[in-house]
Amino acid sequence: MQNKTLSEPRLKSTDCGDCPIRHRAVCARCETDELARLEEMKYYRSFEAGQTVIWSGDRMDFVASVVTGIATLTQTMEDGRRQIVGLLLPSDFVGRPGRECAAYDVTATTDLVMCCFRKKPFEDLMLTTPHIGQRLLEMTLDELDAAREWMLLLGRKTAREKIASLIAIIARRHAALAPRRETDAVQIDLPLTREAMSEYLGLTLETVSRQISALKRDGVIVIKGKRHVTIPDFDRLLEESGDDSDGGFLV
Amino acid sequence: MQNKTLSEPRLKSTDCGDCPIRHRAVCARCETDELARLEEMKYYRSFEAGQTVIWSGDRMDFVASVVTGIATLTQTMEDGRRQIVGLLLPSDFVGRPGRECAAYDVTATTDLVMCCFRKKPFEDLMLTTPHIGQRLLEMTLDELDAAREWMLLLGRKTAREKIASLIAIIARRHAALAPRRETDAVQIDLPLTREAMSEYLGLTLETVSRQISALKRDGVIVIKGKRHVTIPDFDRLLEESGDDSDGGFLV
DNA sequence: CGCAGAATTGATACATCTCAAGCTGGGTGG
DNA sequence: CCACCCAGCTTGAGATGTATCAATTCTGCG
Repeated sequence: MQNKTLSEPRLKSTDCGDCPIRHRAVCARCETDELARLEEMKYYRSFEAGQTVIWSGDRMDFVASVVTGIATLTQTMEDGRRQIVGLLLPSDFVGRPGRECAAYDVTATTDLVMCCFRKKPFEDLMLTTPHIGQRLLEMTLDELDAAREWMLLLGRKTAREKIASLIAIIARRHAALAPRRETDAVQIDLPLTREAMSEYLGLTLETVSRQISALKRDGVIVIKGKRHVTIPDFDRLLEESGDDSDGGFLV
Repeated sequence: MQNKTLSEPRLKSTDCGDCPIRHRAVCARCETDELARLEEMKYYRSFEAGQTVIWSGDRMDFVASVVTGIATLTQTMEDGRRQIVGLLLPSDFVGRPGRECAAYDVTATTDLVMCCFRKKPFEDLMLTTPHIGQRLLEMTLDELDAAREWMLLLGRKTAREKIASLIAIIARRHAALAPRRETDAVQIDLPLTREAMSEYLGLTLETVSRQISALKRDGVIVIKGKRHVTIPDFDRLLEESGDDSDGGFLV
């Protein structure tokens, strides 16, 4: 579990120069003067694990970047069926310039810090400087690719393949942030409950639980506690996921 | 394969001023001078229904807009399972600036005309003029919303709801292009075979066929021939689709 | 220590898939 | 002009994967 030790603002500094996502977020390409203008319109907000950040339909007067922690985008049907349509990791962007209201529920699944920009000034800045729009386009295209990969998972993969794919994706993203020696077994903490996993994968939580047990029984993964997963053989996991074995990214 | 490109395009004119998608495509915001530069780098290609436009992994030396006709984006697993991850209608954009190779198969499902731009000049133009990038961002955000709506469909809807949703979406898009009197029953021609529908909806073609028959039996739709669909009561169809009944777009 | 939320496990139901057979309508050649 | 053909589609019967309903069993925490 992500510990909720800190009740104060969880950042050492609010200076963009010290920001952990400075080089990956929507501001990645900004020059010093652009950064200064962003700095004027920004403010931080913190949320505890489980809190709702935004309700679908809410009026949005800001857009934001995830600084630390993890959040989900969820869509809900009238009868309560829910589907997670996006996982927001540090540096991911929330909100849509030009849109009045939120289209999805945003929920913190771990403690979360967001860097928010007042919407109107942000939109104005986008008009006068190209770097933000360029970076946002790039990030949106990446998200679109991720969404399409998820469509393949939801439409065509078996429950077992879905679980293996989710673990592989979390492990890969984890590795991208904290690179490890090639030889070690990969270890991760699942940032989602079984229920959240089921909402992401289009399954029930019972099926998620059963398939995790099955992968464990078959030696594909090793579980310690509820959330800690060791992957002794990453290629084996990829085979189980149904994806191309050569872990190549999209070309 | 793509060598079968038809020699003569089926357009009356190759002048951007006469273009049917001039106001909706990636060039929508361009000024006359920008349009002139685009005109220099553009060329048309035509495809027959069923032809593959692009193979996943192909080197891409162009990006393009669909001018007339319909195409699909498809992702394929090693064992042959297929998922359509996008439907390309007139004005939709194909290709990703900055990317070398195609990520998906693109297939013409009807006769198709595309307006292609040589990639390098297009990328250069994007750097020097903001209007193309702005419009592309807007279009990409719309596609991302559509992809997320589809994730809900794939993950949570029943086969019957999936079919109803697909018909509703095609009808809505059709209505957007050719507005009709409110009182008339909506009529459309399905631009997809049963197999393509199954690949879009994450079903088998037999299930698609059975559910279409069921909706017909229940009077939700009226079928004439294989492709022609009449919708006597659009609200009824929306109920069956599981979506919010007030056909409101995303807010 | 004991409680509550989270997770596991079991038994059964059911939606969709799979395999198989037959239909339909538009095009073609005799 | 008709008979035939064949891709696309429909329908049927049975198999199967996942959902549903219902207990338990963990695990972390006050």
